[in-house]
Amino acid sequence: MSSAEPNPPADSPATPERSLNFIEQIVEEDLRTNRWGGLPVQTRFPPEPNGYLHIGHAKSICLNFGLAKKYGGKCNLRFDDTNPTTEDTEYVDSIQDDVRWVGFQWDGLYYASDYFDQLYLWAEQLIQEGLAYVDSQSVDEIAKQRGTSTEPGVESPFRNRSAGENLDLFRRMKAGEFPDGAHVLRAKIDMAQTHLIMRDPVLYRIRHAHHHRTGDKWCIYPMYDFAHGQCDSIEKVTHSICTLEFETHRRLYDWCLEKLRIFPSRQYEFARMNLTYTVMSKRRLLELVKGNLVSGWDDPRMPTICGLRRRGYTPEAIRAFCERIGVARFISTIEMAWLEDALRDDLNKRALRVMGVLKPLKVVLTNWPAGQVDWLDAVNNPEDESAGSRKVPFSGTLYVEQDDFMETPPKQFFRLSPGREVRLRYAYFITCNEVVKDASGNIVELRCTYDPASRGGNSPDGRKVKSTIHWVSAEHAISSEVRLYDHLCRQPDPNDVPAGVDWKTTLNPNSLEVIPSAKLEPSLSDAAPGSKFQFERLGYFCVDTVDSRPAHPIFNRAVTLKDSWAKAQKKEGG
RNA sequence: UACCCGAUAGUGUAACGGUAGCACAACAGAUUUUGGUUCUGUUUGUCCAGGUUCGAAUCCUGGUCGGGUAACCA
Repeated sequence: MSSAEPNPPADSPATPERSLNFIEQIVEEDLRTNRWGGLPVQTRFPPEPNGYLHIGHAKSICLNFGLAKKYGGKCNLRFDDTNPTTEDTEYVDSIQDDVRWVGFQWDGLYYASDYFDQLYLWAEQLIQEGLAYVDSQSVDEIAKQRGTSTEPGVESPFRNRSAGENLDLFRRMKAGEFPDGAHVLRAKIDMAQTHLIMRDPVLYRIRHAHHHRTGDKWCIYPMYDFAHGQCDSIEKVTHSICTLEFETHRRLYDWCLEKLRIFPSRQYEFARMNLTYTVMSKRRLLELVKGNLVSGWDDPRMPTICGLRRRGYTPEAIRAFCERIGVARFISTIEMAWLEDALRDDLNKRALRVMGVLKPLKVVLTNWPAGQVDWLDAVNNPEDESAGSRKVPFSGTLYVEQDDFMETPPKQFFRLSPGREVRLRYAYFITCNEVVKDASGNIVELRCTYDPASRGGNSPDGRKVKSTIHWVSAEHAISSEVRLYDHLCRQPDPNDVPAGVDWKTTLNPNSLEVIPSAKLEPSLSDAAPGSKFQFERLGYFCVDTVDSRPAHPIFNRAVTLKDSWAKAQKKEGG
C-alpha cells in the first residue's frame, strides 16, 4: 500500500491485476509528469450534512480514500455545510460513523464553515478587482434575466455599481442590515455565455439562519460554487472528484481559483450509479422515512450505509462491491445481485454455520429411545477448518422445514416424502412412514424411523440418499423472531412508471416478512448483536442490533443462499 | 430547444490503431453430509452510416439514442 514502489513486481500478492480506471490513469499520469511538484495525492470526501449516506456514497468514499491509500496520499473528510437551513449535526455524526464503518480513516476533518472568514475575504477581493457586484434584485428577476440556452441573458441594472459601493453594501449584508433576499453577491462574468452557470452566478446570499457550527456569527453564506473549489484549494486537494452533475460547474470552479490566484485544484467527474430494485436519491429515501414506509434510515431494506450495516452487510463486502463496479463516466445500473453476491462471497468464508427452521414441521421418530438425547458434532464452517465444531442436541421429536417435505413430489424433488429416506445434517438417515393431518387436511406431523447405524450422517452399508436437510430438536430449540427481507421495490427500475403514477406504487409489499417464532438451535440463544451466521441451506442472518434483547436475539436475513431448486421451481411455475 | 457528456454481451467494466478480454447473471456438466461452496465448459457484444488506414471499439464527419445543466440547493 506504500507509494514507495510505483511499479510493484508482477508477483506482488497485494491485489489481483486490475486495469486502471480513468481517474487512476489521470493520477498516474500526474505522478509521472510531476504535475503537482512532489505534493502528495490529496483527495477529499465532501458530503453535505443533510442526510444519511447510502451505497452510492460508499462508491465515492472508496474512490476518494482508496486513491489516497493506493498512491500514498491523503484524504480528508470535509462537510460541505454552506446551507444552514438544511444541515444538522445529527447528520455530521452519522456520516462520520458510516465512513469509519466502511473502513476508512480521514487525514483531516474539516468543514466548509471552517473557511467562512477566508471565503469572505476572497469575496471582498473579487469586489475590489471588479469581478463581483452586489445585485439588489429579487430571485425572480435574476432568474428571468438569466436568459435561456438560446438567448443571452440581460445584465442586471446593478451590474456596474462601483467597487466602493459594492464593498459597502456587501459589508452591510454581512453586518445584518438587510433581510433575506434583499441582496446577493454575484460574480461579474458574462451574461451571454453559452454556459448558463457562467452568467453572473450568485456567490453569496443573505440567510438569517443559525448554523450548526458557526452559530449566529454569519447571516450571509457562500454558495456551493464559491466554496467548494476554494476549500479544495486551501486543503491542497490535487484531485477533486465529484459526480457528473457538477461537470458544468467545473468552469466556475476553475474561474474562482484562477481569479483568486490560489492553488489550482482540479475537478474530475465520474458517474453515479443506480442499483436495481431500490431508490437512491435523498428525496426518495426521505419520503420512505417520513412516510413511515420503513422503520427509519437504518431499516434493513434501505440502501443507506446504516441500513445495510443493520441488515448484515460487512464493510468488506461493501468495499469489494465498490471495487467490482468500477468507475466510469457512464451512468450505470448495477444489478442488486452484485451487491448480494459480494456479501455471500465474504460471509461464505467467515460466517459460522448453524441450523434453524423457519417454518417448522414436526417430525416424530417412532423408533427413537424415549427420552434419549444425543449430542452430535457439527462443523462450524466447512470453508474454514479453524472455526472448529460444536455439539448439537438431537432427540426423538424434531422440526424440519415445511419446504423440505412434499406428499406428492415432482421427479426433481429430492427431499423428504412418504417412503423416502433423507439425511438429517450431521445426524441420521430418516425415512418417512406416515403423514399426519389435521381435520382440515393440513400436514401437521411426520412419523419417521431413523437408522441408528447412520449416526453422523453416513450409513455403514454405503447406501446413498439424494438429499440432506436441516433440523432442530424440538425440546432444545429456541424460538426467535426472524425477519426476512426482500427487495424494496418489486421492479428493477422503480422510476419506470407511467406518467402521473407514484413510484411508491412499485414498493414491494413483501419486502419484510416477520416470522415470530422460528425454531433455532440452542447455541444461538446468546448470539451477540451484529454477529452473523449462515443458517444452513437458507441464507445469511445477522442479529439485529436495535431490537434484540439479552438471551432474545432477533435475526435479520441479510441475503439468501443461492437456491437452484427454488429457481427451477420458479421457472416451472412461470 | 442550446450547451456539455456518454454509448463495448442481460448487467458492469477492459482493450489507448494490431486476436474484443474479465467479473456478475444465464445455461450445461463434475464434485459435494448445505439443491450452498468449489471446478469445468457454453451462449450472448463494439448504437447507425460514411470516411482515413494494410488494419478502426479506438481517429474524423454526420446521424440515432441516453444522461446532465438552465436553484439566492449541494
